[in-house]
Amino acid sequence: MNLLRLLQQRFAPVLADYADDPAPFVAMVRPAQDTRFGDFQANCAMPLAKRHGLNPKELAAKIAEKVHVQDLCREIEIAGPGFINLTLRDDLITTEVNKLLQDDRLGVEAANPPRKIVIDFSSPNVAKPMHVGHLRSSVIGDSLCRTLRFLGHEVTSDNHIGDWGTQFGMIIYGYKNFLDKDAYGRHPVAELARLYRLVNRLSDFIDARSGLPEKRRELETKERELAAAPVPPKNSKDPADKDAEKALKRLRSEIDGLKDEIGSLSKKIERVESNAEELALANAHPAIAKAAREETAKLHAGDATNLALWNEFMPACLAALQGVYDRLGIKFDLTLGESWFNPMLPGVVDELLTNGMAVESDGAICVFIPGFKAPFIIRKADGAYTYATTDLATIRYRVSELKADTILYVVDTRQGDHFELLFETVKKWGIAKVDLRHVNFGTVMGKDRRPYKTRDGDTVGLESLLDEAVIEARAIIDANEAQKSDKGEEALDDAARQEVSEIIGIGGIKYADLHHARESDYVFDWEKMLAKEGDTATYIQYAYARTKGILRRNQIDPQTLLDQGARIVLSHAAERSLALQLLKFPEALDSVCTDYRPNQLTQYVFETANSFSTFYDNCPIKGEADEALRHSRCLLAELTSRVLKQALSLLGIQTVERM
RNA sequence: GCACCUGUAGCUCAAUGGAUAGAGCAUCGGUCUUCGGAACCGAGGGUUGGGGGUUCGACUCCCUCCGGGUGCACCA
Repeated sequence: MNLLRLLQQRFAPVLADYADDPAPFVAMVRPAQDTRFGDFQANCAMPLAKRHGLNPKELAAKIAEKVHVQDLCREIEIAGPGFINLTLRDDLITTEVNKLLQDDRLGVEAANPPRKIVIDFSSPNVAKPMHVGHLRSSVIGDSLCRTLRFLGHEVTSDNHIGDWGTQFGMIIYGYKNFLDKDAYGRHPVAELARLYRLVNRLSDFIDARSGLPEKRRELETKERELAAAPVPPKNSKDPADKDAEKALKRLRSEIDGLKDEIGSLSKKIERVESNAEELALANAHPAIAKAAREETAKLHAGDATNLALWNEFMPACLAALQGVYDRLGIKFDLTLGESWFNPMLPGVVDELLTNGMAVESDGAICVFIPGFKAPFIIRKADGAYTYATTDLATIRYRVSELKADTILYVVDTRQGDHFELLFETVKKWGIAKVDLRHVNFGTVMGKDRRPYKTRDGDTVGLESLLDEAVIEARAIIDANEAQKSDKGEEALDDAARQEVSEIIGIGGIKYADLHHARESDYVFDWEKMLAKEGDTATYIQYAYARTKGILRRNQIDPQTLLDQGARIVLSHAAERSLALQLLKFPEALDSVCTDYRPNQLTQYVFETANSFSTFYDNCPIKGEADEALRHSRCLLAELTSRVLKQALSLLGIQTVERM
């Protein structure tokens, strides 16, 4: 039962008298923004009155009179310029919340008709360690996947891994030249990662060393330019002065950019120069970057040796990724990477050439989309295919083989241009009617407001991030256990504490990520993430543990109560608002899906935990003399427990009964 | 230069065109002889970057200026 939808259905026939298409006005029936306006409000009278030249308050009154909600609402009131405020009947809430106790789906109706949705997320490169940048895609994608699936859609999660890219050239080159056999025998993935980083570092070093003088000259030129530039008077209204001001500003920002670039090149040089062994390697392999690219080209051309190496590397690389996903609790239905689509690429290009969509330009094969300056390059001048080609082939596969009607790409917002071109190209191609969505998200920032990096300026490894979260969580739990040792129950043993730490630590990371609106950048802050108070996973997990504790310590089995015919009654405002909050679970899921925003669900979950805590404070069980009321409160706790657990699980966050 | 995103309380962030713009943190002040105080309740704090416009109504839509970010032909 979705209360909001029910009310909207009641308004629909009445509003149909005032508009040919009542849908947008029906949608103006919504949860009340403030409890003093009741439980729901209808805002449709004002625009409709405007349209018909009527008095909005009178129209509101007329609508209120006509709409059949007497069985649902105890009060229907006109307020302000023409708001219709609705307050639900307590007996309705009571009936519905008791139904929820018997409902495995907690009131959430299955989507009808279900859609076939492919969600493309995480998408790391194999053989390169995952880093903090993969976290958002993984966490948001997984949550959307769980939520849409729970709503009854046919969801396929697909990890479009980078398993055919240039990193393999580096690894193969490293393998052929710098392999530590013992290390490879002991831990192949770690050794491959080391080789990747080494080759990357060496070629960066060589590039930096040759490129640095040019950059320095450029900087000098710009600085001279800046020194020579006339400074216009401040706050001048003269357009010429304004232009000069702008030019100065641009020059300054170019100089800053160059300085940053030079700094990072210097760092790359320093890194290798400070290590005699690596410096020797670099000098011995001056053409390493080119050589690595050649190894990639050979692999793509089907070179037997390189292909054999690729086949040798892949299983271990995939297993390593799987290890991270196991820890994050993320499952993929498919892992179809670049290599899998590789054989389809020539066909895609041929087809687009044949149908005239693609043309040759500067040696590259491109699709030009009107309104876009940049071309969509589907084959480079050197004959290699690009990720554009792969993405096209992938869409065709998903549409024709997986029968997808919706494809979601949970990918960094910086790739927006690419997806616009991709989607336009697909539209023009006309292979199928499919809803393509770039579910974009912002960058993870450090406290310095720059992209999150380690102190040395490296990207932060994902696994070390998880480790740190778990260690911090463990410290909190140990401190807490020490404090509450006299509470009567046995203390958690070491194994239990470790398990709880894993759940709290990783839950904290996921929640912090999910509770931000996805498209804004967000600041990664350990303290806030694992804080015990406030809008955090810990607070909610704690509320959940209390729902369990209440039943455990009062030695109550909810099923037994239900079998005995106990039911929820509302005797206190806190009970009413908690019950209503629990009934709003389906609404929360709907609002997640309208724009693929998991933060709508974190908000719901926080409000629910909050509502429960208020109830917990005001409505004791232990001291309550009335047995029926005692039982009712136990059932309310039980129901809260189930809703919290389900909602958290849709966020990919686990719960514990004791913490 | 072009394009896209962004600017909300001291800080981190919310708010499908709706009422007096909300949370959390921080600050200050309350609550406990009862089920887990990792809690609850309350207060202060805002010209939603500036200025125009559309609208009965604007943080939200349009224009413009200012500030911040990102992306722009063969990386993904």
